[in-house]
Amino acid sequence: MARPSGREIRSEVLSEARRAIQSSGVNGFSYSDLASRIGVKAPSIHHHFRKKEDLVAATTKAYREEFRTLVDAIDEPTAIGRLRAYGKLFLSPARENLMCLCGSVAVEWDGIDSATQREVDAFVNGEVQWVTTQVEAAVAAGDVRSTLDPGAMALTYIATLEGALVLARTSAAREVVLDAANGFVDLIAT
Amino acid sequence: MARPSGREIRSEVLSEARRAIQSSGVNGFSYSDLASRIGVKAPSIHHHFRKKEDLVAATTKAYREEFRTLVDAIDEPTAIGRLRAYGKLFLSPARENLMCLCGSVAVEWDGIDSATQREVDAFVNGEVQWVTTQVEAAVAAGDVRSTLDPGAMALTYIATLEGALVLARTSAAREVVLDAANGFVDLIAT
DNA sequence: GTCTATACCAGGATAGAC
DNA sequence: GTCTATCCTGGTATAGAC
Repeated sequence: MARPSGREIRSEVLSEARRAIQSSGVNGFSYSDLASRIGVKAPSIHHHFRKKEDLVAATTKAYREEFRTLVDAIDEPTAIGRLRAYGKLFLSPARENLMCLCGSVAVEWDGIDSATQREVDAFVNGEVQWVTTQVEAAVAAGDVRSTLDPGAMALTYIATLEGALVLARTSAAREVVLDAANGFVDLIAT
Repeated sequence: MARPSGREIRSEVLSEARRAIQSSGVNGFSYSDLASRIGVKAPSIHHHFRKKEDLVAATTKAYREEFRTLVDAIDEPTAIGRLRAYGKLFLSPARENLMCLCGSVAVEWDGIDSATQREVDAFVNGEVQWVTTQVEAAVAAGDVRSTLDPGAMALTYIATLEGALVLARTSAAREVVLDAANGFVDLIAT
Protein backbone atom coordinates (compact mmCIF):
# COMPACT_ATOMS: atom_id res chain seq x y z
CA MET A 1 0.00 0.00 0.00
CA ALA A 2 1.40 3.35 -1.01
CA ARG A 3 1.89 5.69 1.88
CA PRO A 4 -0.63 8.52 1.55
CA SER A 5 0.47 12.10 1.92
CA GLY A 6 -0.87 15.62 2.08
CA ARG A 7 -4.62 15.96 2.25
CA GLU A 8 -5.14 12.28 1.64
CA ILE A 9 -3.98 11.20 5.04
CA ARG A 10 -6.63 13.20 6.82
CA SER A 11 -9.49 11.47 5.09
CA GLU A 12 -7.84 8.11 5.42
CA VAL A 13 -7.47 8.62 9.15
CA LEU A 14 -11.13 9.55 9.39
CA SER A 15 -12.10 6.49 7.44
CA GLU A 16 -10.01 4.11 9.54
CA ALA A 17 -11.14 5.76 12.76
CA ARG A 18 -14.74 5.27 11.76
CA ARG A 19 -14.20 1.61 11.08
CA ALA A 20 -12.27 1.20 14.33
CA ILE A 21 -14.99 2.81 16.43
CA GLN A 22 -17.71 0.77 14.73
CA SER A 23 -15.66 -2.35 15.32
CA SER A 24 -14.24 -1.91 18.83
CA GLY A 25 -15.58 1.29 20.32
CA VAL A 26 -13.86 4.56 21.14
CA ASN A 27 -11.80 3.04 23.94
CA GLY A 28 -10.93 0.08 21.80
CA PHE A 29 -8.51 1.64 19.34
CA SER A 30 -5.31 3.65 19.58
CA TYR A 31 -3.44 6.06 17.39
CA SER A 32 -0.86 3.33 16.86
CA ASP A 33 -3.56 1.00 15.56
CA LEU A 34 -4.72 3.52 13.01
CA ALA A 35 -1.18 4.52 12.12
CA SER A 36 -0.04 1.02 11.29
CA ARG A 37 -3.19 0.36 9.29
CA ILE A 38 -2.59 3.45 7.21
CA GLY A 39 1.15 3.06 6.97
CA VAL A 40 2.31 6.09 8.92
CA LYS A 41 3.43 6.76 12.49
CA ALA A 42 1.23 7.86 15.35
CA PRO A 43 2.64 11.39 15.64
CA SER A 44 1.59 12.05 12.05
CA ILE A 45 -2.00 11.53 13.13
CA HIS A 46 -1.53 13.79 16.11
CA HIS A 47 -0.45 16.43 13.62
CA HIS A 48 -3.87 16.28 11.95
CA PHE A 49 -5.93 15.61 15.07
CA ARG A 50 -4.15 16.94 18.10
CA LYS A 51 -6.19 15.08 20.71
CA LYS A 52 -8.08 11.83 20.37
CA GLU A 53 -11.25 13.71 21.30
CA ASP A 54 -10.79 15.89 18.23
CA LEU A 55 -10.48 12.84 16.02
CA VAL A 56 -13.53 11.16 17.50
CA ALA A 57 -15.64 14.29 17.14
CA ALA A 58 -14.52 14.82 13.56
CA THR A 59 -15.17 11.17 12.74
CA THR A 60 -18.66 11.34 14.18
CA LYS A 61 -19.44 14.50 12.26
CA ALA A 62 -18.19 12.97 9.02
CA TYR A 63 -20.25 9.84 9.67
CA ARG A 64 -23.38 11.87 10.22
CA GLU A 65 -22.86 13.82 7.01
CA GLU A 66 -22.04 10.79 4.89
CA PHE A 67 -25.05 8.95 6.21
CA ARG A 68 -27.25 11.92 5.44
CA THR A 69 -25.97 11.93 1.88
CA LEU A 70 -26.82 8.26 1.47
CA VAL A 71 -30.30 8.79 2.88
CA ASP A 72 -30.94 11.75 0.62
CA ALA A 73 -29.97 9.61 -2.33
CA ILE A 74 -32.78 7.14 -1.62
CA ASP A 75 -34.91 7.17 -4.73
CA GLU A 76 -38.12 5.21 -4.29
CA PRO A 77 -41.52 6.23 -5.59
CA THR A 78 -43.45 5.38 -2.41
CA ALA A 79 -42.89 6.37 1.20
CA ILE A 80 -43.08 2.77 2.38
CA GLY A 81 -40.49 1.88 -0.23
CA ARG A 82 -38.24 4.61 1.14
CA LEU A 83 -38.68 3.18 4.62
CA ARG A 84 -37.59 -0.24 3.41
CA ALA A 85 -34.61 1.24 1.59
CA TYR A 86 -33.67 3.16 4.72
CA GLY A 87 -33.59 -0.04 6.74
CA LYS A 88 -31.28 -1.70 4.22
CA LEU A 89 -29.00 1.30 4.39
CA PHE A 90 -28.96 1.24 8.14
CA LEU A 91 -28.20 -2.43 8.39
CA SER A 92 -25.50 -2.48 5.73
CA PRO A 93 -22.70 -2.23 8.35
CA ALA A 94 -23.85 -5.63 9.64
CA ARG A 95 -22.48 -7.30 6.54
CA GLU A 96 -19.01 -6.27 7.67
CA ASN A 97 -19.83 -7.05 11.27
CA LEU A 98 -19.84 -3.41 12.28
CA MET A 99 -21.97 -1.39 14.67
CA CYS A 100 -23.66 1.88 13.95
CA LEU A 101 -21.11 4.48 15.03
CA CYS A 102 -23.82 6.16 17.04
CA GLY A 103 -24.40 2.95 18.96
CA SER A 104 -20.72 2.46 19.68
CA VAL A 105 -20.41 5.95 21.09
CA ALA A 106 -23.64 5.69 23.05
CA VAL A 107 -22.33 2.70 24.97
CA GLU A 108 -19.36 4.66 26.28
CA TRP A 109 -21.46 7.80 26.59
CA ASP A 110 -20.29 8.88 30.05
CA GLY A 111 -16.68 8.99 28.96
CA ILE A 112 -17.37 10.84 25.70
CA ASP A 113 -16.55 14.52 25.26
CA SER A 114 -19.45 16.88 24.76
CA ALA A 115 -18.61 17.87 21.19
CA THR A 116 -18.95 14.25 20.12
CA GLN A 117 -22.10 13.83 22.18
CA ARG A 118 -23.63 16.77 20.35
CA GLU A 119 -22.81 15.14 17.01
CA VAL A 120 -24.51 11.92 18.08
CA ASP A 121 -27.55 13.84 19.27
CA ALA A 122 -27.68 15.63 15.94
CA PHE A 123 -27.45 12.29 14.15
CA VAL A 124 -30.36 10.84 16.11
CA ASN A 125 -32.46 13.96 15.73
CA GLY A 126 -31.84 14.07 12.00
CA GLU A 127 -32.69 10.43 11.46
CA VAL A 128 -35.84 10.60 13.56
CA GLN A 129 -36.97 13.65 11.63
CA TRP A 130 -36.45 12.01 8.23
CA VAL A 131 -38.13 8.76 9.20
CA THR A 132 -41.04 10.59 10.80
CA THR A 133 -41.66 12.44 7.54
CA GLN A 134 -41.70 9.18 5.61
CA VAL A 135 -44.05 7.53 8.10
CA GLU A 136 -46.44 10.46 7.84
CA ALA A 137 -46.41 10.16 4.07
CA ALA A 138 -46.90 6.41 4.20
CA VAL A 139 -49.85 6.78 6.56
CA ALA A 140 -51.36 9.43 4.29
CA ALA A 141 -50.96 7.07 1.34
CA GLY A 142 -52.75 4.35 3.28
CA ASP A 143 -49.76 2.04 3.21
CA VAL A 144 -49.08 2.10 6.95
CA ARG A 145 -51.45 1.66 9.86
CA SER A 146 -51.71 4.58 12.27
CA THR A 147 -51.49 2.48 15.42
CA LEU A 148 -48.79 4.77 16.78
CA ASP A 149 -48.22 8.39 15.99
CA PRO A 150 -45.58 8.89 13.29
CA GLY A 151 -42.92 10.20 15.66
CA ALA A 152 -43.20 7.22 18.00
CA MET A 153 -43.24 4.85 15.07
CA ALA A 154 -40.12 6.43 13.63
CA LEU A 155 -38.30 6.17 16.94
CA THR A 156 -39.34 2.57 17.31
CA TYR A 157 -38.16 1.75 13.80
CA ILE A 158 -34.77 3.32 14.43
CA ALA A 159 -34.51 1.53 17.76
CA THR A 160 -35.21 -1.74 15.95
CA LEU A 161 -32.48 -1.03 13.42
CA GLU A 162 -29.94 -0.01 16.07
CA GLY A 163 -30.77 -3.05 18.13
CA ALA A 164 -30.53 -5.32 15.11
CA LEU A 165 -26.95 -4.14 14.63
CA VAL A 166 -26.23 -4.96 18.27
CA LEU A 167 -27.70 -8.45 18.00
CA ALA A 168 -25.98 -9.07 14.68
CA ARG A 169 -22.63 -8.81 16.43
CA THR A 170 -23.34 -11.82 18.60
CA SER A 171 -22.99 -15.26 17.10
CA ALA A 172 -26.50 -16.05 18.22
CA ALA A 173 -28.35 -13.91 15.74
CA ARG A 174 -25.90 -12.95 13.04
CA GLU A 175 -27.85 -13.86 9.95
CA VAL A 176 -31.45 -13.69 10.97
CA VAL A 177 -31.37 -10.13 12.11
CA LEU A 178 -30.53 -8.76 8.70
CA ASP A 179 -34.20 -9.19 7.87
CA ALA A 180 -35.28 -7.01 10.77
CA ALA A 181 -35.80 -3.96 8.59
CA ASN A 182 -38.28 -5.61 6.29
CA GLY A 183 -39.80 -7.45 9.21
CA PHE A 184 -40.59 -4.23 10.98
CA VAL A 185 -42.07 -2.61 7.91
CA ASP A 186 -44.22 -5.70 7.39
CA LEU A 187 -45.50 -5.20 10.92
CA ILE A 188 -46.62 -1.64 10.35
CA ALA A 189 -47.90 -2.12 6.81
CA THR A 190 -51.62 -2.24 6.18
CA MET B 1 -19.85 2.76 53.78
CA ALA B 2 -18.52 -0.14 55.78
CA ARG B 3 -15.75 -2.04 54.09
CA PRO B 4 -17.04 -5.44 53.03
CA SER B 5 -15.07 -8.56 53.75
CA GLY B 6 -15.05 -12.28 53.14
CA ARG B 7 -17.57 -13.58 50.67
CA GLU B 8 -19.35 -10.23 50.51
CA ILE B 9 -16.66 -8.55 48.49
CA ARG B 10 -16.99 -10.98 45.62
CA SER B 11 -20.64 -10.21 45.02
CA GLU B 12 -20.06 -6.52 45.50
CA VAL B 13 -17.33 -6.56 42.88
CA LEU B 14 -19.65 -8.36 40.49
CA SER B 15 -22.36 -5.84 41.12
CA GLU B 16 -20.12 -2.83 40.60
CA ALA B 17 -18.52 -4.41 37.55
CA ARG B 18 -21.93 -4.94 36.04
CA ARG B 19 -22.88 -1.33 36.58
CA ALA B 20 -19.54 -0.15 35.22
CA ILE B 21 -19.84 -2.19 32.03
CA GLN B 22 -23.41 -1.06 31.50
CA SER B 23 -22.33 2.52 32.02
CA SER B 24 -18.98 2.77 30.22
CA GLY B 25 -18.23 -0.51 28.51
CA VAL B 26 -15.61 -3.14 29.23
CA ASN B 27 -12.73 -0.91 28.19
CA GLY B 28 -14.17 1.97 30.15
CA PHE B 29 -13.50 0.85 33.71
CA SER B 30 -10.46 -0.27 35.68
CA TYR B 31 -9.86 -2.32 38.79
CA SER B 32 -8.99 0.93 40.57
CA ASP B 33 -12.38 2.36 39.69
CA LEU B 34 -14.19 -0.60 41.16
CA ALA B 35 -11.89 -0.76 44.16
CA SER B 36 -12.46 2.83 45.20
CA ARG B 37 -16.21 2.49 44.72
CA ILE B 38 -16.28 -0.53 46.98
CA GLY B 39 -13.77 0.76 49.48
CA VAL B 40 -10.92 -1.68 48.94
CA LYS B 41 -7.69 -1.71 46.94
CA ALA B 42 -7.24 -3.04 43.44
CA PRO B 43 -5.12 -6.08 44.43
CA SER B 44 -7.98 -7.32 46.59
CA ILE B 45 -10.07 -7.61 43.47
CA HIS B 46 -7.28 -9.41 41.66
CA HIS B 47 -7.38 -11.90 44.51
CA HIS B 48 -10.98 -12.78 43.64
CA PHE B 49 -10.73 -12.36 39.87
CA ARG B 50 -7.18 -12.88 38.74
CA LYS B 51 -7.54 -11.36 35.30
CA LYS B 52 -9.98 -8.77 34.06
CA GLU B 53 -11.25 -11.29 31.54
CA ASP B 54 -12.27 -13.56 34.40
CA LEU B 55 -14.19 -10.75 36.04
CA VAL B 56 -15.96 -9.76 32.84
CA ALA B 57 -16.95 -13.34 32.07
CA ALA B 58 -18.22 -13.91 35.62
CA THR B 59 -20.13 -10.63 35.52
CA THR B 60 -21.79 -11.54 32.24
CA LYS B 61 -22.74 -14.96 33.54
CA ALA B 62 -24.23 -13.46 36.71
CA TYR B 63 -26.13 -10.90 34.64
CA ARG B 64 -27.61 -13.60 32.47
CA GLU B 65 -28.72 -15.64 35.45
CA GLU B 66 -30.19 -12.71 37.35
CA PHE B 67 -32.06 -11.57 34.28
CA ARG B 68 -33.43 -15.05 33.78
CA THR B 69 -34.69 -15.07 37.36
CA LEU B 70 -36.49 -11.79 36.82
CA VAL B 71 -38.07 -13.03 33.62
CA ASP B 72 -39.21 -16.25 35.24
CA ALA B 73 -40.86 -14.19 37.97
CA ILE B 74 -43.13 -12.47 35.46
CA ASP B 75 -46.63 -13.32 36.56
CA GLU B 76 -49.21 -12.21 34.07
CA PRO B 77 -52.31 -14.15 33.03
CA THR B 78 -51.97 -13.51 29.28
CA ALA B 79 -49.07 -13.99 26.92
CA ILE B 80 -49.41 -10.48 25.57
CA GLY B 81 -49.34 -9.21 29.13
CA ARG B 82 -46.12 -11.15 29.68
CA LEU B 83 -44.64 -9.57 26.56
CA ARG B 84 -45.45 -6.11 27.90
CA ALA B 85 -43.99 -6.96 31.29
CA TYR B 86 -40.87 -8.28 29.60
CA GLY B 87 -40.37 -5.00 27.81
CA LYS B 88 -40.63 -3.04 31.04
CA LEU B 89 -38.07 -5.34 32.61
CA PHE B 90 -35.75 -4.94 29.69
CA LEU B 91 -35.93 -1.19 29.64
CA SER B 92 -35.58 -0.69 33.38
CA PRO B 93 -31.84 0.02 33.09
CA ALA B 94 -32.75 3.10 31.07
CA ARG B 95 -34.06 4.79 34.18
CA GLU B 96 -30.53 4.77 35.55
CA ASN B 97 -29.10 5.63 32.16
CA LEU B 98 -27.56 2.22 31.69
CA MET B 99 -27.15 -0.06 28.69
CA CYS B 100 -28.02 -3.69 28.50
CA LEU B 101 -24.81 -5.47 29.45
CA CYS B 102 -25.16 -7.57 26.34
CA GLY B 103 -25.21 -4.44 24.23
CA SER B 104 -22.14 -2.99 25.91
CA VAL B 105 -20.17 -6.14 25.30
CA ALA B 106 -21.42 -6.51 21.74
CA VAL B 107 -19.98 -3.12 20.81
CA GLU B 108 -16.48 -4.16 21.83
CA TRP B 109 -17.06 -7.68 20.54
CA ASP B 110 -13.77 -8.10 18.66
CA GLY B 111 -11.74 -7.39 21.78
CA ILE B 112 -13.80 -9.65 24.04
CA ASP B 113 -12.53 -13.04 25.21
CA SER B 114 -14.38 -16.09 24.01
CA ALA B 115 -15.74 -17.16 27.41
CA THR B 116 -17.58 -13.85 27.71
CA GLN B 117 -18.74 -14.06 24.11
CA ARG B 118 -20.25 -17.45 24.83
CA GLU B 119 -22.13 -15.99 27.80
CA VAL B 120 -23.55 -13.22 25.63
CA ASP B 121 -24.58 -15.72 22.99
CA ALA B 122 -26.30 -17.79 25.67
CA PHE B 123 -28.09 -14.66 26.89
CA VAL B 124 -29.40 -13.81 23.45
CA ASN B 125 -30.41 -17.39 22.71
CA GLY B 126 -32.23 -17.68 26.01
CA GLU B 127 -34.12 -14.44 25.57
CA VAL B 128 -35.11 -15.20 22.00
CA GLN B 129 -36.38 -18.58 23.08
CA TRP B 130 -38.52 -17.19 25.91
CA VAL B 131 -39.98 -14.40 23.82
CA THR B 132 -40.69 -16.74 20.93
CA THR B 133 -42.70 -18.98 23.25
CA GLN B 134 -44.76 -16.02 24.44
CA VAL B 135 -45.37 -14.79 20.92
CA GLU B 136 -46.57 -18.21 19.89
CA ALA B 137 -48.96 -18.28 22.83
CA ALA B 138 -50.20 -14.77 22.09
CA VAL B 139 -50.83 -15.64 18.46
CA ALA B 140 -52.68 -18.77 19.52
CA ALA B 141 -54.80 -16.66 21.87
CA GLY B 142 -55.62 -14.35 19.02
CA ASP B 143 -54.02 -11.36 20.72
CA VAL B 144 -51.19 -10.93 18.23
CA ARG B 145 -51.27 -10.84 14.44
CA SER B 146 -49.25 -13.47 12.65
CA THR B 147 -47.65 -11.12 10.14
CA LEU B 148 -44.23 -12.52 10.96
CA ASP B 149 -43.37 -15.95 12.23
CA PRO B 150 -42.97 -16.02 16.02
CA GLY B 151 -39.18 -16.37 15.94
CA ALA B 152 -38.70 -13.37 13.68
CA MET B 153 -41.14 -11.37 15.74
CA ALA B 154 -39.30 -12.24 18.95
CA LEU B 155 -35.97 -11.24 17.46
CA THR B 156 -37.43 -7.99 16.21
CA TYR B 157 -38.93 -7.23 19.60
CA ILE B 158 -35.61 -7.83 21.37
CA ALA B 159 -33.82 -5.74 18.76
CA THR B 160 -36.27 -2.94 19.45
CA LEU B 161 -35.63 -3.15 23.18
CA GLU B 162 -31.86 -3.27 22.77
CA GLY B 163 -31.96 -0.35 20.39
CA ALA B 164 -34.22 1.63 22.69
CA LEU B 165 -31.56 1.36 25.39
CA VAL B 166 -28.98 2.64 22.92
CA LEU B 167 -31.11 5.60 21.89
CA ALA B 168 -32.05 6.35 25.49
CA ARG B 169 -28.40 7.11 26.24
CA THR B 170 -28.37 10.03 23.82
CA SER B 171 -29.89 13.29 24.89
CA ALA B 172 -32.00 13.28 21.77
CA ALA B 173 -34.38 10.53 22.76
CA ARG B 174 -33.98 9.96 26.47
CA GLU B 175 -37.60 10.10 27.59
CA VAL B 176 -39.59 9.10 24.56
CA VAL B 177 -37.91 5.79 24.06
CA LEU B 178 -39.06 4.37 27.37
CA ASP B 179 -42.42 3.79 25.69
CA ALA B 180 -40.86 1.67 22.96
CA ALA B 181 -41.82 -1.60 24.63
CA ASN B 182 -45.52 -0.84 24.74
CA GLY B 183 -45.30 0.83 21.36
CA PHE B 184 -43.98 -2.33 19.78
CA VAL B 185 -46.59 -4.54 21.39
CA ASP B 186 -49.28 -2.15 20.20
CA LEU B 187 -47.92 -2.64 16.69
CA ILE B 188 -48.20 -6.39 16.77
CA ALA B 189 -51.46 -6.58 18.69
CA THR B 190 -54.67 -7.44 16.88
C1' DG C 1 -7.73 -11.98 52.37
C1' DT C 2 -6.13 -7.52 52.24
C1' DC C 3 -2.65 -4.61 52.06
C1' DT C 4 1.99 -1.85 50.21
C1' DA C 5 5.22 -1.77 46.87
C1' DT C 6 6.52 -2.43 42.50
C1' DA C 7 7.28 -4.26 37.71
C1' DC C 8 5.73 -3.81 33.30
C1' DC C 9 3.56 -2.11 29.36
C1' DA C 10 0.56 0.61 26.37
C1' DG C 11 -1.59 4.70 25.14
C1' DG C 12 -1.73 9.81 24.69
C1' DA C 13 0.84 13.46 23.81
C1' DT C 14 4.88 16.66 22.76
C1' DA C 15 9.66 18.38 21.24
C1' DG C 16 12.51 18.96 17.86
C1' DA C 17 15.28 17.05 13.79
C1' DC C 18 14.69 16.55 8.98
C1' DG D 1 4.22 17.09 7.36
C1' DT D 2 6.44 13.20 8.85
C1' DC D 3 9.62 11.28 11.45
C1' DT D 4 12.57 9.57 16.03
C1' DA D 5 12.94 10.03 20.65
C1' DT D 6 10.95 10.72 24.80
C1' DC D 7 7.80 11.91 28.70
C1' DC D 8 4.03 10.96 31.44
C1' DT D 9 0.14 8.72 33.00
C1' DG D 10 -2.69 5.05 34.13
C1' DG D 11 -3.94 0.27 33.85
C1' DT D 12 -2.90 -4.81 34.51
C1' DA D 13 -0.77 -7.78 37.17
C1' DT D 14 2.37 -9.92 40.72
C1' DA D 15 5.32 -10.50 45.03
C1' DG D 16 5.46 -10.62 49.49
C1' DA D 17 4.49 -8.50 54.25
C1' DC D 18 0.87 -8.54 57.58
